[in-house]
Amino acid sequence: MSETQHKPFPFDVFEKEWQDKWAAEKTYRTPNPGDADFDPSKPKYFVLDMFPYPSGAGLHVGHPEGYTATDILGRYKRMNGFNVLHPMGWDAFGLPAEQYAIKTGQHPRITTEANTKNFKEQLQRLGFAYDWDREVNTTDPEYVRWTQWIFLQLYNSYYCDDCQKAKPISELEAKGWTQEQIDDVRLAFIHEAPVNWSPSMGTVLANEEVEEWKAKGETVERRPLRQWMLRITKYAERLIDDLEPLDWPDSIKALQRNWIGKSEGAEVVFDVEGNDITVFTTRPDTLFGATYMVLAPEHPLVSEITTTENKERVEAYIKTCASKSDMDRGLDKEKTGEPTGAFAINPVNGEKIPVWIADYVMMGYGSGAIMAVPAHDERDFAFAKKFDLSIIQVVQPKGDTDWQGYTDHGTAVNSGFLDGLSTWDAKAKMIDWLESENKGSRKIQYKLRDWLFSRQRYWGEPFPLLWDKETGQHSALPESELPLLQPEMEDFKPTGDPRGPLLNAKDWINYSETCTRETNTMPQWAGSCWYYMRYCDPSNTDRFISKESEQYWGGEDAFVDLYVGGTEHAVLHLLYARFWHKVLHDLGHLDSVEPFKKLVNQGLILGEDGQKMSKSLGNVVNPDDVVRDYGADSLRLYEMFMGPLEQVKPWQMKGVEGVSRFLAKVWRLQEKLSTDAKPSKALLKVLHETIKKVGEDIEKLSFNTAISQMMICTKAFQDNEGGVPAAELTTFLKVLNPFAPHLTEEINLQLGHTELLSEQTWPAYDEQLMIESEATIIIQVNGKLRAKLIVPKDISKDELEALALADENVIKQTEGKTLRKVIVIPGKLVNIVAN
RNA sequence: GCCGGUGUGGCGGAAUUGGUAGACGCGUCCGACUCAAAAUCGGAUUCCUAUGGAGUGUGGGUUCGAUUCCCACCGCCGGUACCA
Repeated sequence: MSETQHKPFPFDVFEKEWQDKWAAEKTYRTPNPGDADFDPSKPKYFVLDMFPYPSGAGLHVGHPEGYTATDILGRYKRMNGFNVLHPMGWDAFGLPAEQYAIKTGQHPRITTEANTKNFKEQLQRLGFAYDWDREVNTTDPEYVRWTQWIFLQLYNSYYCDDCQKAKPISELEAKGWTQEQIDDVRLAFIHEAPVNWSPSMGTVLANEEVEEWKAKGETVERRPLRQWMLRITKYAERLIDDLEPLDWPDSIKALQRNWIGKSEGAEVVFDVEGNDITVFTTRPDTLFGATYMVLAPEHPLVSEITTTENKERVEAYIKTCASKSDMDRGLDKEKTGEPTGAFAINPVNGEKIPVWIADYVMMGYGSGAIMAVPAHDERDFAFAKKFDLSIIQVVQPKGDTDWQGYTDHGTAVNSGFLDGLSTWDAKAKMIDWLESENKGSRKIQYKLRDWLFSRQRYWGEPFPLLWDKETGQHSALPESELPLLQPEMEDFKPTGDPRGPLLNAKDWINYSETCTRETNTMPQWAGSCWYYMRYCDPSNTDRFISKESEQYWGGEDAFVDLYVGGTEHAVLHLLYARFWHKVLHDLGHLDSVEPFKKLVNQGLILGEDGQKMSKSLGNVVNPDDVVRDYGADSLRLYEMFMGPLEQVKPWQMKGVEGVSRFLAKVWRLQEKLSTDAKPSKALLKVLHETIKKVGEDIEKLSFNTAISQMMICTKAFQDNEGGVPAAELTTFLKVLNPFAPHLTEEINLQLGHTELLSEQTWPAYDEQLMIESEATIIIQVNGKLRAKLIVPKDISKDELEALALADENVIKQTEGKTLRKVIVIPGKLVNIVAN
């Protein structure tokens, strides 16, 4: 549609007017506990969108999908007497702004501010009922202050294994622990480990970022570096357990469980040339079948146990492995490895078994060492075949399955005291034996690793930490010195030094005679880990959230009532936020144990060609264009009408025209307005059905069916004899208001009402008006539809059966057949079985 | 491989506890209005060898009756992958 063309209703005029009015009058301001206009008798409803990264590209059509859904729900809840918190903010730290700054010399703060301004204008053009007074930006110094404060909470606590919660470090100091001992248990700690270092970008990358940047031509290598880590692994069990009561999609729960990766088994200690090497196994019942042992190439004892004859080859092998990332290791399934020349003693039978190193064993999982049971493990089997190692059966499969490479449960054989036991019992018995002999113990192992929390970037929160030049000891910056902002710098290009670009800010680094500052910065996740809480009390200068606000908005078990966003955050963001929330809970800063009670993932919107929208495919739909041509209400309505919120669905511009046509019909209802128009019974019936269905559908987030019902209702208005009755139209406008706020307010105003629709109560429906005196009964013969009867609603079963059997079509169909059975469901159907 | 999701007209999608398959919208076709067109309004629209028959990915099962419940497959989408 071109701009010169006739617009079916003047959205281009009134949408802007209403947006300006809402902004000027702060229509959607949400009062906080303590405010003069706060009403504590109202229940709260906190509905949250995943806040966007304000990229230079601006809003895409995926953003308004979730935002419209939460907006409709929020508006609906408000009309139903809830105190609704529906805020918006900016996840504004991030690599793109920094990369752009490096290229153009423009400071990332400038770029970020411009992008944020643009995003906000775009969102405001869509008429969302956000309380903009609560806007939050992760790069604001006042926000950074509390992100850093939370980091210090982690830094200053440890995980108490006995009470299963985080506790302050001060308790350990009181007990006389040494600095070194304390540093070993902090929830934020220093760790030297091989990480993904990108020389071309000058930063460390998370595992999941590696492929993405490599594809863009950046180089990435493995390199051992000293990094800040967060001890999320201590929370593994709770992160799994507390998932259970949450109202989240099963798929997301499964994804998180999978990511945490809990396995139950045992640790077994092997004697290797006088050293104790511990392995983890989920199958202690197969210990008699362990014919060799494998260490990860990075295992610390490799050099010690390797014999002189094998040294050269082993070292060469370690070198090749070091150059491969975990990802590359996975790609090459062909088994490789080298014997160390050393032997281990199998504790259960005293057998001498060879010790190998191979890259199919990872240092990062378990103890970096395994006992190999080639008969009953796929990988060990392949390895043993390739290197001609012995294979001993210790499990007898069920049925006549071949035991070689059989990995399932069965019966223990060739296993001494386990013989004849089921795998289940054999596991238990072996663990008992190991524990009694002091050669191992029951063990639960997780895939989850500690969180690599430091980045070598400029545009992120600096760590509020100091290093003593003399002792090399780190310590926390006093809280009074927060926020610690990055210094103004002209040049923050990567230096090649893994300490990051802040190293060049010489004055800034030098904190005092004796101390220098930490130069690493936090990852983008930091700000998004707790933003939902800041919305509740965005300008508090004493605390990240006041106790009062937390208790009103935060709820008892979980903080946010509904969280809507994309699946891309299914694991990391949601897991990290849950972790921080639990730490803050443990330390007594929060009542609730979980951040998000209900989670909904909106489905991706594809291009018209059914493919993912991308610049290169030229199938990107710009929401600004849609708003210009059809109006914000049409965009909102279309995105909700496309299909179920959670589903992946393709864009269809014709579909936008369809909903736009619907809104135009609603607009034209006022032309048919008539003071003496009376609503027909049919109109009243549909109207009340609509009130009921739309309300229920909004609660279920089933917006497409709600809209379809409103289309039916509009038709009923058009068909009402004598014109459109004003009172009923006003009721309908209230129902449509959460979906199309501009259009409905405008018509409402034209009807002469001065009160905003959005500030009124959701209409009640009258069941009486929906009841019909007659029912349409389906008449089936052998399950096939043969007739329909319109009968009084309260007709008896016998009468109905008689009527059905008397129907001429039924008689025709049953002619010459014997009547076997007649099923009568009153008010619904009659099925005649005959053959 | 494993985990999760999903499969319904030409298209997006509806369908309560098992009870009219295809609501609503798009597209298409026909008609009204118009000199004409757009817009608007009304009607039709699952398929077929059509007074009937078939039909919700495929094949079975339970049932008077299955898109819905059970079993076994197949396709597509997402996640994950040598995790011991």
